[in-house]
Parts: sequence; C-alpha cells; structure tokens
Amino acid sequence: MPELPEVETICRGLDKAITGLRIVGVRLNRQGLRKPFPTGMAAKLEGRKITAIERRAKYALIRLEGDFTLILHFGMSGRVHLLPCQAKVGNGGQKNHGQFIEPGAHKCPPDKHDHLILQLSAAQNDVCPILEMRLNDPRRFGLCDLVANKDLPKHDLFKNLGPEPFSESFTPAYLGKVLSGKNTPLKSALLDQRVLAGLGNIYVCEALFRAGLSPLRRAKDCNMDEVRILVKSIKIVLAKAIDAGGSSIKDYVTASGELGYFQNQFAVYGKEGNSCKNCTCDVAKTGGVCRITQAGRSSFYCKTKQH
DNA sequence: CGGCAAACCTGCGAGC
DNA sequence: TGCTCGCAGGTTTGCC
Repeated sequence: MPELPEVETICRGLDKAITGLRIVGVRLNRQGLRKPFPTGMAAKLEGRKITAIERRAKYALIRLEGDFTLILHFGMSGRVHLLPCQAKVGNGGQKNHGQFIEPGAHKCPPDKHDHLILQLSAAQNDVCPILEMRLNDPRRFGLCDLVANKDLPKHDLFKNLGPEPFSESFTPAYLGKVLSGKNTPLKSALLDQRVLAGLGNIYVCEALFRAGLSPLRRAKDCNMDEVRILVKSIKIVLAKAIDAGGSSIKDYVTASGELGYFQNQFAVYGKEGNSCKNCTCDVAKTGGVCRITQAGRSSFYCKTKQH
C-alpha cells in the first residue's frame, strides 16, 4: 500500500506520538511476515526507549536506545494503529516488566492481522503503558526487522537503494546517467528502487503525467531537457502528496486509520476512460486516460499529453 | 548482465 | 445470498 508519501506521513505522525516513550510490552502474533522476525526480537525490544523516527525509501526506522533500529515495511496492505492503553492490570494497577496487558484490558481487541503489538509507557520509571502500537498487515507482504545501527548501511534492504528523491544527490545529472544505461521502459526504470528510492506504481504514473512523458518511452531515449522535467515532476508530485497526508493513510492514530487526501488529486492513476487532470482532450474521441500493463503492473497515462 | 513474469498473501468489488 | 474472478499501492526469485 504505502509508497514514500504514505510512509513519510506515518513517520511524522509516529514521531509526534511515540518518540520518547518506552517499550514495556511486546507481542508477536505470528512468526514473521514476508520474512521471519529475528530471533529474540521481543526480548530485545522490551525496555528500550524510542529515541527517534526516521524514513528511508518506503521503510520506517524506529530508533531505539542502545543503538538499535526497528525496521518496518508496510508492503501492500500494512498499517500502523495507535490506541490509548488504560492499564487495568489487577494488583491495584501494578504491572511487572515485560508483562503484556491482555486484550480486553482496553476497549479495542486486536484484529487478526495485528501481527506485532508494542505497549508503550511515558515516564522513565513507569511500566504501565499509555499507548499501544499495532502493526496490521492483512496480505503480509510487509516486513519487520531489528538491527544494530552499525549494521544498517550494509543491510540487505538498504545496500542497493538509490538516492532519496528529496536528497541533493538526486539530480538531473544523476538520473540522466542512470537512465541512459537502461533499455527498459521509463515506467519500469522509475519503479526500480536501485534507481530511485520510494516511488511506487501510483507516483510513477503521476510523475510521468506531470512530466509529459509516456510510460512506454525507453529510458535511454530521454534527453536531458526531459530528464530535468522528470526530476522536478517527481519532487513536486511527492511533495504535494506528503502535504495531503498521502493517498491512503492520514490518521492511523485513531483505530480506523482515515484516508489521506491525495487520491482526490490523481491526474491519471485509476482514471481509465476518464479525462485526465485539467483535461482539454476530447474524451469521446480519445477514449480518455489509457491503461496498459507493464511488467505486470497497471500504467495509466494520457496519450495526448504524454509522449 | 538485463528485463520480465510469477510468486508471496488476503480482501474487496463486480458479475453471474 | 453466495460463488468465482480479477484486481490491488511491493519486493524477490528464477527464467529466458
């Protein structure tokens, strides 16, 4: 589900809500997602304070004291839900370290796809959680790993990633050079996380529309003027999507997880047969936005505006 | 090596 | 109502 803007939205919200809190209860409801959870993950998480939240590509990085990072990836259907957690634990509210407060102690019982649940406390010495963070992922294409910070750069998930779209290294010169060596369609090239980190199917379609470039164009056939426009288009589309709170996830702080707003601003994505954004084409004549399949994924584009 | 299809899963909406 | 089919925003694998 989430591409870069959605993960950025999640991370910004998480940063406000859970940075500074301490993990006082962990539950793993299954062995793993796309990959098995690392051995002993629950015990390693227990007791650690969350020091920061960052994003790399489509990964959320939950920084923990002791120089560890909890890596979350949301695959196609992953979400985070935060719920208040009223500690009603018998014993006059006393709770031991590592004790997990059972479902029913608070209002909202876990969903069957809540695979990882962290209970978080506020104060330094308080073991009673105030907040519960649930990683929910029906399709289980997501991923969760816990690694020492020193091992992060050479981690399999990160070692081959291309530059961040908003970083200084993502320049027309860089993209032009990479594309010039690729015989693949532009659409496939931009989906390749080694070329550029964070774009997914939606935002590739949207960025190509903004740039006026067809998804079918051979990557190496783009001239530098087109590459410059493409770089700018990618940055603008992503920035606008982040401003809108993403396309699919706005507020996971409620249990429901409301939608972001950007899906209302799609220029071409999902609009097969309809007019594109600010359309001046005669839809009756052109058939409107065209949908094709490339590398097994849907591409949406306007034949009139994109070449 | 590069590029593509298939596989990994579940849920949802459309159509019968 | 209930079934089947096609489709879904990601990543990895294996094949040509």
